[in-house]
Amino acid sequence: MDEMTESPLPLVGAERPTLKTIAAATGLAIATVSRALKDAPDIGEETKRRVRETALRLGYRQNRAAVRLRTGKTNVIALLLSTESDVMNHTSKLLYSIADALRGTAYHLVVMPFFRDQDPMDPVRYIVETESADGIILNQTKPDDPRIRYLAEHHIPFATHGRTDMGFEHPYFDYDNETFGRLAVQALAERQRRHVYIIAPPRNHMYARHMIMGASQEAAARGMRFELAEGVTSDSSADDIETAVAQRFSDTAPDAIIAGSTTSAIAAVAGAERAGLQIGKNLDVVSKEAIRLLHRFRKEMIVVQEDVGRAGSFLARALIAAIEGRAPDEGQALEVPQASDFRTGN
Amino acid sequence: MDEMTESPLPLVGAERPTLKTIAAATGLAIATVSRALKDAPDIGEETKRRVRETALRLGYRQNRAAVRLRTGKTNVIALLLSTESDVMNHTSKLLYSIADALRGTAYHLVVMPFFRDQDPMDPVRYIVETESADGIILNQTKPDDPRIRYLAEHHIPFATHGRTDMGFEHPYFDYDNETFGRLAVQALAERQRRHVYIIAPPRNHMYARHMIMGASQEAAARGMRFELAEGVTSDSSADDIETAVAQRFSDTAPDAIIAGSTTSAIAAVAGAERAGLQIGKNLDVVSKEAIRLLHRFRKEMIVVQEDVGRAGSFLARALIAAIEGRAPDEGQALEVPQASDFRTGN
DNA sequence: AGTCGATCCTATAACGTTATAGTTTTTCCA
DNA sequence: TGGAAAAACTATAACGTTATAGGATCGACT
Repeated sequence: MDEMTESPLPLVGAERPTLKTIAAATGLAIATVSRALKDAPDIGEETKRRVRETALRLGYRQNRAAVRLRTGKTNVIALLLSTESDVMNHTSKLLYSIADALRGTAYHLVVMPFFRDQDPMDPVRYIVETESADGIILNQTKPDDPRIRYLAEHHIPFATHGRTDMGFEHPYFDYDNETFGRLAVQALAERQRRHVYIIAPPRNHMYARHMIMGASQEAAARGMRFELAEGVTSDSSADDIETAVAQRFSDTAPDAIIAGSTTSAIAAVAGAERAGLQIGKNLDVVSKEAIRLLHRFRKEMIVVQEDVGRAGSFLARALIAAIEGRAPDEGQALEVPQASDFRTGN
Repeated sequence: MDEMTESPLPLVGAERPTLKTIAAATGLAIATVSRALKDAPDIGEETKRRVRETALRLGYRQNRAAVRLRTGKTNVIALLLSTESDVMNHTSKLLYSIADALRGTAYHLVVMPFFRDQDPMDPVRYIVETESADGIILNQTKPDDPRIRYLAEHHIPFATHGRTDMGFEHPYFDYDNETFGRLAVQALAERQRRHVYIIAPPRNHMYARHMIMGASQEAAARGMRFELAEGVTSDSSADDIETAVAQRFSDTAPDAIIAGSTTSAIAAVAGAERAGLQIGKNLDVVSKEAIRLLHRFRKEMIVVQEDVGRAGSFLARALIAAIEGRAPDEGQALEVPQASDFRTGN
């Protein structure tokens, strides 16, 4: 353990070149070098060429701290991740797609999860107060989301995964959970199911409202029974969901389940099977998922894919456009599922 | 879409206070305020109190860019994430646990995934050349890992998820895959299985070697057949794994499978079942997983849990200790599975 | 009384960059 | 040929912090 503190190999070091180094090497002023590197119009072509060549040769890299101090620009995108959300690769997919979209740009990705015991406002306030990011991506939006109000008030560019309902526009990417709910009920109706049991996300989330609204309206229109799971949401632990479903389904059971995520779907199926039901026989189950998995679990399940990767890269692009004051190609997008996307594994 | 660019709500703004502001408010010199806030021994107690009180009242927050420029300290921990690794919450668990361990410290978490088309050295070189992090956590170590050699040469503190084999010590956290392999074979032997088929990680990874070594030695000691999956690894796509297993098992099939991860296990089981095998009857399957899921998939599976959360917080603590020149409580740790951890869902 | 040593505080420079105003050189035209 | 304008470059200050060397004040010891 001792070798760990001292270094195992010799230092190769050499000082990191700065604008000063290049200025000395080319005989130009520091300011000229700076302007040449950013292709300012009042620098001669030949000079620019020489500066660029020298910079490359010396391995010059901008000192981000100095730029940040001088300009106030951080080149940081903060991703606020809710750790409460039901993940199953949702999180890593989102992360990877944002990081991928950031490749080749000047932006770095700082991840700030917030935890159960934390006020969701904490990371937001921190970023605003310390000016530690140029823009923020946040997920798990609520209809009236104090984080978003705060960001808007402080003119911090942001983009959300999920819509809000607060009377002003902002960049977002959302999955159309209302349509998901409608089409899920429709798929179940086509299989002659009459009583839908839905495990929705926590009610104070925007996407829960959409999903419940879509499903309940469609069920009503078709004269089907609609029942919201009691005591559990799609964010509950798998054990809790399994237990709740097992109990509820040992009674006069519903004949259909809608789940909003991979883990809740698996737990619900386990619960229903424990109560003696069988998918495809006296039960059908609809879920969406971020990775293809559920059909290997039970091929009779009706599953639709949610393209989280598209969400991530869209949000990254929209946010950078907002930061740089450019008009985004599109600032808002909705991923709308089609009836034909709801498939079994057969 | 137009409202999006201009701001929906009025700016509240007020300038951010600096040391200068506090100096003016207290009548002290900027340097004194700076030293008072860091509790330097040559500042009077009463003065310190006054400065702290004023700082709090004005809502002072250090400007990180200035500190970074002046001291060279970034307060950034970079997490290099391999996107090739089989995830299933492995990634998000690791991420969350690191972020959680960083709470209350001065460190931020910058995530840099690297992608298939990228040289794994790229992010490492970038960080070293731009001095953009105080320390680095990396996963997916190789026996002789050029990233680690480079970091050691440049004296950048780092900690790895997984061991290496390069002749010098460094902080790491590793899961003992050799013991996993041994115990997996043992569990299969107890169920009278005689022919083990193993879907290992890509061979150039450290943990693949360990797993294969442990399993093959134990199999040899017990006179069991040992067969390495051909053409697929645990990082292959689920479809590829399922197909490969289905083909191999339609022949004179092995009677046991060892998989290193949730997704590969699910795909392998799907393939074996397609070939007509049945878990618990003429087949047993061992896997490990980062979240409890596989027993809901097939309760007959033999599963052991890998505590990725412990890995993350250990790595964060060890790395910060290294950065700050402190001796870590422990700098290296191995999570060793026990025979009793291998359980079915019954 | 003089000096020494604490104790507490301050002035200054520097980190690397960029914005601004200004200076020199060249070009062009009447 | 004189002068103005355009082109190309430079000097300087500033962003907010910290390290360093140094200054003032006071009590204590000889």
